[in-house]
Amino acid sequence: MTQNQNDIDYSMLNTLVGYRLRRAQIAYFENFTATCTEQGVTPGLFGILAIVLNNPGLTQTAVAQAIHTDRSAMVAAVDKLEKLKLMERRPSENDRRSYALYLTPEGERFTHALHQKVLAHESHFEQVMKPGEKEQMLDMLMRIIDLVN
Amino acid sequence: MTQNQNDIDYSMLNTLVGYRLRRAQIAYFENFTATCTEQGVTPGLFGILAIVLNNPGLTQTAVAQAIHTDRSAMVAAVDKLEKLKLMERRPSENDRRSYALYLTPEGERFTHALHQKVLAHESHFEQVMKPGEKEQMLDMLMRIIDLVN
DNA sequence: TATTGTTATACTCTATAACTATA
DNA sequence: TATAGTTATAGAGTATAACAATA
Repeated sequence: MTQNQNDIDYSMLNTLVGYRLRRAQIAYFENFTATCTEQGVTPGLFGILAIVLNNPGLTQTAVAQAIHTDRSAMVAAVDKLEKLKLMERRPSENDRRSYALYLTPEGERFTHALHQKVLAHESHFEQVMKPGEKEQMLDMLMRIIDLVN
Repeated sequence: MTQNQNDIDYSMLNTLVGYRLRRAQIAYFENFTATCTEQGVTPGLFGILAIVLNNPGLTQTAVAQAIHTDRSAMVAAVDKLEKLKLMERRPSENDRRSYALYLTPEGERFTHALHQKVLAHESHFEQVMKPGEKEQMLDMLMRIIDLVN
């Protein structure tokens, strides 16, 4: 009988908040990816939909900044969302270089529905949280994020 | 004046624990990566060092499982660590197919020192935590991780 | 000059398949 | 037959550089 995974000593990695954040994020992300895939999009595409839903008319570059990615990556992403008839590029009114992004009515329904599905899948993790812990975690994570942004 | 990042409505993404975990993990990871880079290794190589330090004699496949990656990725990683004279492959005593991994004395010193540097950098984030919150966060994250493993 | 969208490109990380030598 | 290490390869995600159109 060789040493199996349960016997591994993680004492060094276990002292690091960053390592546990990473492992927990991967756990959530697997769930999230599966939910998105069922609906025919990727996590990245959902992020774009979620931003444009509540911020209609943003340019591609503005959305790229909002989700912390490069504007060059937006081109193929918006192409896909247009092909899915969830989003559309409209000519910007005052700047002929840029597009204003809007969800189609179907895109709005799709995004709301997917959001609810993701929330439902996330609730799976709440069985290991005590009352109030989810809110406290959200609050603590936001303070960490705000520290570097 | 166009809409800047501070004006973006993140209300949908902000309801998702997974999204905040991801953003917070990225914040920690940038710090972690910089600390590793200063010492000439990558975050992935540090993970391997940290496991082998406390679990000397593991095979490559066992280490791969411990850090949740594929054994094929271990080959180049261990090659690099051997070239840095931090780790060595020794023939396994009872199985000529496999190697037993050990840190060199220099590898042990290096790993302890890097661990301390990472911890020191992580303390930067503790300025936004209240007393006891770090421990509570570590505990909560572990419960989430254990749920899926 | 600077910025937007675009294209081409590269780099990292990760995963898969197939091979060999051993078990 | 199954497993350990290895190699080649492919995919996703992300970043950089350069270009045309426009500001």
